Amino acid sequence: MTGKSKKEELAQKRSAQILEAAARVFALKGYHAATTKEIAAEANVAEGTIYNYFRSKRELLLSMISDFADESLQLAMTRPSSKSDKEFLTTLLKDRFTLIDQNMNLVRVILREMMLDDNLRYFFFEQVLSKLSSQLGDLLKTRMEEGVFRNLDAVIAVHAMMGSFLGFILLGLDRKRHRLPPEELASQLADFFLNGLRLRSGEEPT
Amino acid sequence: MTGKSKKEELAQKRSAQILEAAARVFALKGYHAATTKEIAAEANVAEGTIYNYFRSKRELLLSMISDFADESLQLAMTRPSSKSDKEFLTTLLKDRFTLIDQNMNLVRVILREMMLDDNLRYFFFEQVLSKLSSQLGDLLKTRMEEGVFRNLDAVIAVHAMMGSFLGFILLGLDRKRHRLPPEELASQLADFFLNGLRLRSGEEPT
Amino acid sequence: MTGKSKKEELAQKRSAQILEAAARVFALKGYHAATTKEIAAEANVAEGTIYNYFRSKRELLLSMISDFADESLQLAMTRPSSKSDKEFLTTLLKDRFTLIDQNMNLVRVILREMMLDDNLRYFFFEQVLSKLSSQLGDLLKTRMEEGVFRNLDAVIAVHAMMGSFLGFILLGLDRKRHRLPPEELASQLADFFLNGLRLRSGEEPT
Amino acid sequence: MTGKSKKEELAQKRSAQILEAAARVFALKGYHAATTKEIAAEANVAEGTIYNYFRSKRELLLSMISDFADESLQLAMTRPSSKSDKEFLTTLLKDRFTLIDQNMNLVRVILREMMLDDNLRYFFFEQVLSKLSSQLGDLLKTRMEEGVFRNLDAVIAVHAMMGSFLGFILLGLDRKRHRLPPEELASQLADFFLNGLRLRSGEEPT
DNA sequence: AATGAATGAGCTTTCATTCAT
DNA sequence: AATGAATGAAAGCTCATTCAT
Repeated sequence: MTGKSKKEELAQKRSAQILEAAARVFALKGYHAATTKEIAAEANVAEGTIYNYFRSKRELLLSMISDFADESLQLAMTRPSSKSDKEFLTTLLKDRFTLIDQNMNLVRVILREMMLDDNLRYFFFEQVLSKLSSQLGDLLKTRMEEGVFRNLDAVIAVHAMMGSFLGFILLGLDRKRHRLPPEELASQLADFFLNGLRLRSGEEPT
Repeated sequence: MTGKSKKEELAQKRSAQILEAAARVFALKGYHAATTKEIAAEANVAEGTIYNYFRSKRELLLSMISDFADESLQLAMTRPSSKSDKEFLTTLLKDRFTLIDQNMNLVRVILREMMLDDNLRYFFFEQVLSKLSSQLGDLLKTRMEEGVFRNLDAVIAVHAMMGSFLGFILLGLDRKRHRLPPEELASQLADFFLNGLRLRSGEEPT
Repeated sequence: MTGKSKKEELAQKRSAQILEAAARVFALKGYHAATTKEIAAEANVAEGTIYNYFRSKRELLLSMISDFADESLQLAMTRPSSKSDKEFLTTLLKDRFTLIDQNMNLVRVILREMMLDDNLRYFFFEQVLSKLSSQLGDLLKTRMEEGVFRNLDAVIAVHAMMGSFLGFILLGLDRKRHRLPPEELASQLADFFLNGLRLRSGEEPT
Repeated sequence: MTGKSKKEELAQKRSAQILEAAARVFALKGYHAATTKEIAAEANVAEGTIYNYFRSKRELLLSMISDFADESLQLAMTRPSSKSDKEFLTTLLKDRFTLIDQNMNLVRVILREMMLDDNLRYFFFEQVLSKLSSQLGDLLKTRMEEGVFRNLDAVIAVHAMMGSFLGFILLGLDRKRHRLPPEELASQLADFFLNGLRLRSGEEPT
């Protein structure tokens, strides 16, 4: 049923090997500055071999992004079972931050190219971020209807949260910059989004 | 008394003319893909003329960024007189969003190159964003001490707000994407940050 | 046993093919005025191919010179077995003139660039000419000690001979200019150096 | 009678000012690498001004060389009154070496360009060196006929002396390289040419 | 299937020369 | 007469891609 012939397996392996090498080089130098020569060397493969598996240098990038999108979507499927809002939000954010953390190099590249390529940006926003967006949106809608959340402009609220998320990724681009562990970050962010800055009446200042 | 000679004026004009053309081409294609030939054509100038005013293509970019940073810093000087927190935050954000809006092409370019160039990113974060960051931080610290704001992790809160800000810029990259007017956006964001998502006791749901 | 693979042989051949083409173009136009486009055309190769074998146009020149220096040094090893002074000197000069003659194009280029590039001139004087210089110096010293040669300023004498040698190369730069065969030239020069202009007492005027 | 108007004088002065600046820059960088911008700066003149006095950068060089040739020819007119051969030769060489010494920068440039430009080389050999050559040739011929000099191949002997002369110029190219004063050099060379290396019978070894 | 030598379009940059002021 | 801003041709070099082996 699976039916992967040995050849196909080998091809898969070779393809992954090249893709990983490309990711490393892209991350280090950026898409434009990376050369196929370097990628080939990093993959321990001849330059021509790349073109047996990918039509062009650009396809190398697109293939990487596509793979990442798939992984991201898979994550979206397993939406957290809604316990408390705090837990829900925390888990949602934590999972994303973890995914990002584990694919930081790739994310670097994607972010860079997203800025340039309209199609790529559209793809990323719609295919990857929209799932997060809609999950946040659903939460907001439900809770507003239940009278638990204030009646805010949902679009703005979602974008603020998404943006905050994106911003943290941007700020985390530097390897050196101190970054919090995903769980901690997610928890604090969830609290911030839910409760805002202002002290609530009847709440302890500290 | 300031004594700008005609020549100096002309040089200034030419320089600006080239810089603006470069910004347009960079915005459209990105720094790397933009060619000096295109920039020259866009500026209605010979290719060589560019090099009478800028040492290299790279300097063209750096000059653009430096100008923007100056403008941004000037903005930072005129910090809003603190009336209510809401007004303070709204004004702070509105001014930034307006500046960004008016320099969208440039911001596009800067964001792109920031991803690639460590120095550029450092420069942008430290020179441009850190002012916003410290102003937000000051507000938080003061209000927390006064017992008006909750005792949050200030770093996370500031980064969340900054990130949200950055995120909105990213989301606004597309010309087509519907974007709210800066004042509206700033006001709603300020409210969101201050009050969070949850309904406050004694508050009307709607 | 030496084990030159086919690939290595081919690379060697290509390298030589490009080098020879470059020598021809350099000789005709000079290093500066020669273009990589021309060299490529002369070598029946694409322009990019040059850069698969040499890092830069400059390296093309340096490689040529280095090869010539090697050949020249090999010649220096086989110093003539000292029979009579006349024979010694004649052979010494003849071998050099022959080497020069066979590499006239290259010598043209080297002489030209030597004038401009201090490093190159130093290299040529020290690596190539100093061997000739020291061999002449040794001869002088020995013979002066034996009382066969007059007690001249050895430095001046050597430089006069070396200079004369260089001068003949310069004078021979033109293809059209009538040039004597190396043996003849060497023999007459040796005689001139040994005996000077003046008739010796007891010598026949003719 | 001379009738130099003030304007002509000024033009002459300006022309010389540019020429001298050009000589300095050419000497330092070589003809090719020297830029008109540099020359203009060195002459305290605008770039365009150069072209009011010289048709092209090349003409700047040719004009310099022509001036030098004139000076050289003037020298040739005042041939030394023939006392002894030694004195004659010494004076001849000394005058040339002095001229060269005083125009070393220019000579550097001429030598460089001579290598590249056939016309220039022809011009230099025929117009400048041929006078020296013919004067040496005349001496040889006369003395051979008188039976004072050996019956050598005059062409070779002259070329050897000329070449030696050229060689000393080449060797003197480096500013750092130790160079003898012209009188000393001329005297020793004259002795070398006249008497050769070999001790003459009845001569003291020392 | 893997190779890597060969390709050549296209890049940034330089600089002698022109010409309106 | 003097200027120097503007020009644009042409240079060296890079690198994604092809294809014969």
